[in-house]
Amino acid sequence: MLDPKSLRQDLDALVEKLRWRGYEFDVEKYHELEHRRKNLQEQTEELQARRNKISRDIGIAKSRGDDAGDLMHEVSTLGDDIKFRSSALSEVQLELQAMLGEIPNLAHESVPLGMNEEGNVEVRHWGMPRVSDFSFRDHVDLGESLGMMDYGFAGKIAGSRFVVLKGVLAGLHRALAQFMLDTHVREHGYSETNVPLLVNKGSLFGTGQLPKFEEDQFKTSEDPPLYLIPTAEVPLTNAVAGRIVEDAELPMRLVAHTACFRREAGSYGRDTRGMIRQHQFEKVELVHAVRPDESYESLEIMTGHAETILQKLGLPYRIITLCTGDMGFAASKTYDIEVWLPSQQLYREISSCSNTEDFQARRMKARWRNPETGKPELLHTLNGSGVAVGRALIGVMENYQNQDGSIEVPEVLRPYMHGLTRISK
RNA sequence: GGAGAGUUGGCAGAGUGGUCGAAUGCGCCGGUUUCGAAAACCGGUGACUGUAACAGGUCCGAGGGUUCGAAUCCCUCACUCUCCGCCA
Repeated sequence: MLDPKSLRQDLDALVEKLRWRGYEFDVEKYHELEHRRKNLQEQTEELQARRNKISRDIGIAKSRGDDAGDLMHEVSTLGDDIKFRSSALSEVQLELQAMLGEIPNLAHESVPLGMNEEGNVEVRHWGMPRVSDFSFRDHVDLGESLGMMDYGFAGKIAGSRFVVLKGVLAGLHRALAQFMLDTHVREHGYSETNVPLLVNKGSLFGTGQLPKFEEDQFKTSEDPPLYLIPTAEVPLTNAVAGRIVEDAELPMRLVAHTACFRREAGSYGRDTRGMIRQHQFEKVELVHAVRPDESYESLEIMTGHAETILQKLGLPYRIITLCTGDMGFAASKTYDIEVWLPSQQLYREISSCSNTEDFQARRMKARWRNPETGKPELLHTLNGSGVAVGRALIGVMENYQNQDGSIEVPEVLRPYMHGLTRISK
C-alpha cells in the first residue's frame, strides 16, 4: 500500500509512475472520494468534540449535585447526526482503502523503465553453459526414461500440472531442499522457520496477494476461510505484522522450506510440459525485515545468498533487473535469477528477490522503533527464493545429464544422498 | 465436540458508567551521583490522525447495541489459555 499522504501531494507525478507499472489510476474517482472524506471527517469530528465537551460538563455538574437537564437536552440532539455522519464517513474511508489496496508499489529510481519483459536488463551472469557432442534431453525425457518421474500417476490422482517423483530422484529433490535450508541457516545466518501452509485473508492482504489476486489462490473453505500459501513469503513476512519491532531484532532473516500452491489461472497454454509450472511445488524462501535505510543493501545480500546456492550446485545462471512493467505488485525492485536450461538453450527463472520497501509493512502495520527518534516507523520487508526446489531439480537434471540418460549428483548434494554419485536406471 | 478463564500501552499488569488515554512495575530516554560503570535517586516516555504551532478527533481483541457519557453494561464474532473427549 502506498502512503495516503503521497496521493495528496504530487498526484500527477504519482499517476505517471504508476503508468510505467502498467496501472491506470482513476484520478477522478479518487478526488471525488477524497473530497467527501474530508468534508465528512471535519463535520463528524466537530460534532464529536461538542458532544464530548457537553458530556464532560454533565459529569462535572452531576458530581456537584447541580441540575444537568438543560445540558442533557442539548446534547441529546447530537447523537443521531453523529451516527449518520460517522457511518457515511467510514463508508467513504472503506472505499478509499479499497482503492488504495489495489494500487501496486512504486518502482525504485534504479529500476529500468519498460512495459513488459523486453525491458528487463541483465546485471551479470555466472558459469558457462555446457557444450557437448550429444544433444541435451529435457527433464521430462530424462526423468521418465529413468522411471522416476511420473506424470500419468499424478494426472490420475490430481490432474494436470502435478508430478510424482520416485526413487532416488525424489531423494535428489529432498536433498536439494535440505542443502539449501542448511546453507542459509548455517552459512547465511537465517532463522529456520516452519510455518502453516494455510493462512487467513489478513495475511494474504498483508503481503499483497489479496484482494487483487484472489483468482490465483487456492481457497480451501469458507469456514474457516483459509487459503493455501502461494509462497512462504506470506507466513514469513507476516511474522512482523502488527508488531513494533525493537531495533536490536533487526535485521531479521527468516528461511522456510514449504510447498507452494498456485492456481495458475492465467497461464493456460504456458509451460504445460514438465514441472516448470505446477499447481504445487516446493520452494526455500528467504525473508528479511530490515531498517529502511538498509533495504537496498539487503536486497543485494539476499540475491547473493540465492546465487550462492546455484554456485555451489555449479549451475550457470544470469541475473536480471525486472523493468517497471514486469515487476510484481508489491515490489519496488526485483532481481530475477535465471538458471541455464541446456534443453531449451535459454535461461529460466529459478529465483526472484524483491525489496518491497514499506509497501507490505504498511499493509500489515509492521513497524520498528527507530532509536534516533524513539518513534515507531514502518520497516522494510524483502523476499526471495533461495531457490525454487523443483526448478533447481530441473536445472541439475539437465545440466548434469550424461549421454546415456544418467545424471551426475552434484558434489554438494552427495552427503545428502548417502554418497550416491550418479542416478541411473 | 463439551466445560471454564481470558484478550488493556514495547512488555507485565490494575482499572466494573463521568476530568481514564488509562494506576503501578519492568523496559527505554534524560539528569544527579561516579575516574567510569552498576546500584540508588529525580524527571520524561502509548499509537494513529490533525495543525504553521496549538486545538480537535480516534483507538483498551473486532463489529454492533444501551446511554447525555462506555475500557467498564448487553449482543455477535475472532483469537489465546486450562480441563475433558477424539486424534497424527
